[in-house]
Amino acid sequence: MNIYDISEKAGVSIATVSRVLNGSDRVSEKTRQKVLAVMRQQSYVPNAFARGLGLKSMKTIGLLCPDASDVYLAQALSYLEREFRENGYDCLLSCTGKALEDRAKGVELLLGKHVDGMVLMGSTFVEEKEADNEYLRNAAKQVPLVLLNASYPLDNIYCVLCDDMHATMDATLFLLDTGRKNILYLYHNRNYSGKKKLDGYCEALKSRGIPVQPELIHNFQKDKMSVPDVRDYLMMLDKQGIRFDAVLTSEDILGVGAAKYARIAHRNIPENLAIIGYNNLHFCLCCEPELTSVDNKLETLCHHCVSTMLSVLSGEEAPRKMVFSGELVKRGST
Amino acid sequence: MNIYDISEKAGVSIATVSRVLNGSDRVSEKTRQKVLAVMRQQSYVPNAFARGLGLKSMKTIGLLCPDASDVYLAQALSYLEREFRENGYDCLLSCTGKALEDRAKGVELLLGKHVDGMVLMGSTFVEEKEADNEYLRNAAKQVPLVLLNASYPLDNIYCVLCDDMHATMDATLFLLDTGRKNILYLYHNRNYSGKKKLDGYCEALKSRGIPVQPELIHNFQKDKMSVPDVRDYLMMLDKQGIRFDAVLTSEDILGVGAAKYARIAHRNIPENLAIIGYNNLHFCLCCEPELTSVDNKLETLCHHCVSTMLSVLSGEEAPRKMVFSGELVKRGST
DNA sequence: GGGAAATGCGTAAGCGTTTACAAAGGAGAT
DNA sequence: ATCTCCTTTGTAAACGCTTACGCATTTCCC
Repeated sequence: MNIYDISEKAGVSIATVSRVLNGSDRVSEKTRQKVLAVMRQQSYVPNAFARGLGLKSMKTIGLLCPDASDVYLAQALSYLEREFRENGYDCLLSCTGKALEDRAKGVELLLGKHVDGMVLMGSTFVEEKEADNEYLRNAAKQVPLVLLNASYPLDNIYCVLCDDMHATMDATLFLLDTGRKNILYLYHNRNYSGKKKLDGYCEALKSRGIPVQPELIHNFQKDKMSVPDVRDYLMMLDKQGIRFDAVLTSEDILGVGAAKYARIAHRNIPENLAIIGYNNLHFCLCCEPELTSVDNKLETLCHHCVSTMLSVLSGEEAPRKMVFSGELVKRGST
Repeated sequence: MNIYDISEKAGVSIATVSRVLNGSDRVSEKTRQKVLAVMRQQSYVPNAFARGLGLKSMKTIGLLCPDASDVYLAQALSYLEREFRENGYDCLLSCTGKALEDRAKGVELLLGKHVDGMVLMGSTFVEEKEADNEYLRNAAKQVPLVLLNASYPLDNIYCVLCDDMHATMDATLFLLDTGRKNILYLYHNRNYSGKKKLDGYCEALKSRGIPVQPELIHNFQKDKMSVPDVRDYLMMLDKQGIRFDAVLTSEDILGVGAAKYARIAHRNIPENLAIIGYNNLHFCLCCEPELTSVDNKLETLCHHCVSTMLSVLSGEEAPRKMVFSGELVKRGST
């Protein structure tokens, strides 16, 4: 069932059918209705490949997501998809996985599908070694790229991010101001924003003349973070004799794990142990007491990813980098 | 940068380039290397549309997801994507939204993109009114469909689901067996599995000769479930004088909301109020006490969605319907 | 060394659309 | 009736790839 079948049954040429398909106004109302009727009756679906070959734009945005089962990223994905759709763009998702080559492959795959632009979700996409970013530079040559939560200085790459460094700094200072002395910093990713957060923690300590103690900085290395694993990890640190009166984390779920640790270690929250999460997801409200967390304004960030992309695609000027402030949402855990 | 450019620079014909692209063995090793070198050097990406036109299969599966920000569905999405990718298939995601027409549009969109098959995630896809399922029947004519968590009897539609009815029945019976008299049933979706769960609740009561009390069955209607909203909803029921000593829910997050309600209503869990969630997500472990929940074996279900799809696509016979048992995971909330 | 089979490669015909260009038809002005 | 102009429609050439078919070259076996 292709355009020829329809044109034949409707008694017109394929050009006319195509025009109806694309909403051209160079078709008489009568013809349009006739063609539409045939299409409906035959439940005709135009072939997207053939269209893609002819059209310059397929009104499609590629979404790169290192891990859709990550609640934060899934949320972002949902925001982006919805807003792009509301603006007439379809989204192509590629859940690449985190390994460099997987991401590079994901980007290429989307390029081959002729997306009009791509949003790279999560700072995983910017590598430490400049040589490893070649895939980014390549992609940027072909379509505009928007980086969510990461920064990379290049034409045709637009960055929308939260100032994770200062947000983490504020959270650390808040803990210090409320009398905490030994703040354990527990983080997961070593990516762009992961580093910024760690910087914020260190800067805050330095600004108060407190030495950074390496034994208080821990990278939870497991690929999947589960509450019991995090709990056990902290229990282990405790048994090793590492002393801390606060836990600052780079992800809410790490904070939840810390709360669980507190319970089995018989430490009261917040009197005996303060906890701060990051991202301000549902998790925070599940805990008892509820978790203080840094809200990094995901919805705002996503909104500006979309609007930036739309601006660039319509030829307008757009800021190459937009930075928003995070906000410390104080709850019972501090 | 297309296949002609590459063929020219490599000094071969486009047919040879194409053969290299498709891994044909009718190319000498020397030529292959030369072509590959040029491709790499030019960072050539074949045009997927043109390929799609020529090829019969693009090795692509369409994933339909009513809402990617739903933790359960996002998890499913991630499982499916990973396993399809491991088997050489790309995934196209369409987050349709829940409205019938949006879903129908999503299905058509994917059909037009010539997916080899589609997985419809979440029982939202089967409508009550048979007439409204026409889009399903249409799609099934063109490609194999796999329904996750729903059942629809039709050739070329394969169903993989958990026996939510009996799982809910078991949960209800467990509550009754531990002495609960008035079990509030709180649910969210009125879709296929939503109904099955409700049936399970009612059946359990009937099997013990206990009358079903309509005032104990509540549909939390808000599109987005947030912990505070659920908490307030239960508080409202409480104020209306509705008495219950257990809350059985169709989603974990409803259970979390119930736990929050218990706290502000000064009801002890589980002595004064038992709570059971559904899906056994991370949330359950965040609560204090931890939430008893029905594990509906999502990973298993997803695995069989993929293997069913792969079987069908390779022409093998596959069961039209696979039903797995849920499992009640007992924790501190009961 | 001759013929058959295998190998390596090129030519050209699709695949189902879009769209520039041309043509046809009708309305209005003269 | 003729001419112009506008609207509506059709024709045919892309778009970038796959692949059947055919030709040339090499390999193999008696």
